[in-house]
Amino acid sequence: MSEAAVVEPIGKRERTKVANRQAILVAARRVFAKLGYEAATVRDIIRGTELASGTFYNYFRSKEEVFEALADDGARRFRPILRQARENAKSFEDYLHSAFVAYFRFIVEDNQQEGLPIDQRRPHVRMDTPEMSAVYQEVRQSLEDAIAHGDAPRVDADYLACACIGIAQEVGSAMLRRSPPDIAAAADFATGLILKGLQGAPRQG
Amino acid sequence: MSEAAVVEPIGKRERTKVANRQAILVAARRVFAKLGYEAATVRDIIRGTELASGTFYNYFRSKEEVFEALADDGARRFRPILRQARENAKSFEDYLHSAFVAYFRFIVEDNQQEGLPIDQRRPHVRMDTPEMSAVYQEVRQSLEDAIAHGDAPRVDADYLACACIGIAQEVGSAMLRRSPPDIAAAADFATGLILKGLQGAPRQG
Amino acid sequence: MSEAAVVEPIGKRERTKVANRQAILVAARRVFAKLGYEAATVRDIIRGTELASGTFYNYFRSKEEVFEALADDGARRFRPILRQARENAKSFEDYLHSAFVAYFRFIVEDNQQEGLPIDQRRPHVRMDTPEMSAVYQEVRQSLEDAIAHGDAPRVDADYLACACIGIAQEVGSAMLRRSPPDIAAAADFATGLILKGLQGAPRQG
Amino acid sequence: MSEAAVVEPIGKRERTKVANRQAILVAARRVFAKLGYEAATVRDIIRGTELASGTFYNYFRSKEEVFEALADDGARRFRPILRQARENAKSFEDYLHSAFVAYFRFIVEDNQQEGLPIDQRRPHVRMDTPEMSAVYQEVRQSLEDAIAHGDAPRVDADYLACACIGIAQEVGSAMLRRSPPDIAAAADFATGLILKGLQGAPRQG
DNA sequence: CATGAATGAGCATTCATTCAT
DNA sequence: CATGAATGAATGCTCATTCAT
Repeated sequence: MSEAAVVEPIGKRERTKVANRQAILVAARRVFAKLGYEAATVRDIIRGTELASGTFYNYFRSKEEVFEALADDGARRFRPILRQARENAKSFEDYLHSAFVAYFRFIVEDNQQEGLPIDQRRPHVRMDTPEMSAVYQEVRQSLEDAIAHGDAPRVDADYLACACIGIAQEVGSAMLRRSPPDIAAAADFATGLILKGLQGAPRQG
Repeated sequence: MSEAAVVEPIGKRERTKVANRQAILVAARRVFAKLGYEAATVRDIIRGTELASGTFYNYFRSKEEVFEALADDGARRFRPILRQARENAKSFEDYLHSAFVAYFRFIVEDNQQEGLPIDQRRPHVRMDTPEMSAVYQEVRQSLEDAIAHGDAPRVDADYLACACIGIAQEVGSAMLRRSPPDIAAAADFATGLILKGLQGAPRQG
Repeated sequence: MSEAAVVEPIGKRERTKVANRQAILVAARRVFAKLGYEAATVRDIIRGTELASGTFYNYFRSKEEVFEALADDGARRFRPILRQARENAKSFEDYLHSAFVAYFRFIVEDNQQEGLPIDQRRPHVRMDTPEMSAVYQEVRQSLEDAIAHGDAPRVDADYLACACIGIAQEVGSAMLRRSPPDIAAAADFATGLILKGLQGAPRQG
Repeated sequence: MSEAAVVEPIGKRERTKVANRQAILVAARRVFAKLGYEAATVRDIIRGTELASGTFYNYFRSKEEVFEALADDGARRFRPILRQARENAKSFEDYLHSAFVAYFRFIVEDNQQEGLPIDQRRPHVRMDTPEMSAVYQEVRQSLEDAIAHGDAPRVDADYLACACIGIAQEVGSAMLRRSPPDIAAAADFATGLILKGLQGAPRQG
């Protein structure tokens, strides 16, 4: 057994359970990004791996389940970033800005990875990514803290968190359409808008 | 017989043609709302009517085409409302508020129509509805006018219009989740946020 | 009524029964030639006329029935030619030659009419045209006459008639592939082959 | 268990794969013969097997592809026979006769296999079978050789090969209509006709 | 008779999922 | 556990045919 391991250590691309699961997740992320969640099929995902079709079902029961795993993964990667931003932030403004920068950076990176052919003809669809949920949770939490500390007015925290998500998504999309995408400018805009409204949004120049 | 003619002036052919087309559109609207655009199938739509499968293709060539018809329809109903709001508005604030009210009223009505079971298991997807595009166009136009007239600061009109859409969508969704949905409150929140930011958002009470 | 006739004599393209039937037949001939019998649909045929779909069924019960009508028509046009050739012929050779010339002329004309795009990728299919059946009947009759009069050896008339058809079809097809198609040469070849075999086939050169 | 391995040396997977492919081919041959290539549907073919509809697509991508496989198969079986006939032939006449015998034997066998109900209502269609193409190629080659060696007059080789095909098909069909089919007689007729024309065709008796 | 919309059977094809190996 | 062939439900779409007008 140990000899076999020596003879064939990397021969089969590490068909360990962990590796297989990871391979599926990686392929799924790419496929979802390219085709969209609905259009993507389990077959598309396994075609993106070197595994056999049946193997998929040893790890996930359905496309939904991979998506959830992916979402957990995304949130797991994104939430710490957000939380750290909150901890390091000197002010609520500072925090908001950091959060937007983090999110915009995130989608820019995701976009660069994918080939991103994306069918332009079909109606534009947006999906609740796990990152978004993370933003929602974090922003809401921070806001409630800020309100409790008297650092922010007592607004409707749910509505505000939702508004942040909406702004992040739409302004983020618009940013991606420009080249090059200017993360800082977009984050400045979003932060300014939320904090001071139109008056606070940076002048265009 | 002549009375019958008065009661039913439209030839039966014509009548059913219009009615069928309408039935398809209604079913399609419901199906798209329930399953999302991608997941919806032509067969889902016709199942939502009493028509035979082939009949669908006497009216539309594909799912895309129904969607476009729906979009045209939605925009046709919504834009005039928005435009009138702009014309009647005494100020930019007034206009914005009217627009949000109009949109929120719109989605509340749409939501009451549908059975709205909405498949909760699948990831939540949002779609660029035609109403949204209308909002975008109108808001952007109004904003550019306001900037030109010196009534608004010279912000990035594209970003701002996008932000309005994002806010409308997300705050709208959140509002629908509450019962009863309070259109005025949501519109107040959105308008206040955009005009004065957090400071302008109405205090919660 | 007579006045109406004066007012609108050709207004509606002579929607007489005869004209409709003829329109269908004409369209069918074209469609069969372009798409082949199997690939052709009733809808293709009616699309080739100005009639409504239902009208087709006032004249024919199915695609098969149009084809038969077409066949009868073809035979009706072709048989007299053949028969006259037989009556005018000074010898059996003369007759055979005339018959081949008539058939080859026929298919050349038919081919010039059609746009003849004809899908080359799919397996080549030949169909028993009514002309072919006519040839068969006529040739067989003539041959039996010739045998009875002692002008031809007592061969198997069925086989010989079949052979004539086979030769006519295949040499005819080959002739059409050349440009320009040389009817006389093809007829010389076919006649010579049948009468004297290889020795009788015209030398090339 | 070890004995079973001897009895069934092929893994069951492999065995059923080959068997399924074969089953599809067999069914396809029958279906094409019964309905004609165009009229035949993929579903007709799978209905002729015990397989599920989807299984077809594990083996062939389309009806065309089965047909090609069938054609390759037919040609692969038939060409060697023809070639051997050519090599063994003492004369051109001898060769021709052998070729006809081979072809007629072929179609007799094929016909015995099929249930051969053949839908009589639809117009009779003939298809360029792969065997026919093989005949064409072989006959043409042989003829050109014979001409080159001075064993045959310098006729139009293309036309002659076509004529042979036509004769083989039509006389072959006629032969099948008789019972019992007399291969030798049909081959005699065809050979005689081609070599010496009417004079050379065997007298009927 | 002409019309053309409605009908539903039928077709090619894809897909998620199972299961024998 | 991995494999990948088999399965049959489901989908988009076309078509022959009917029938109310």
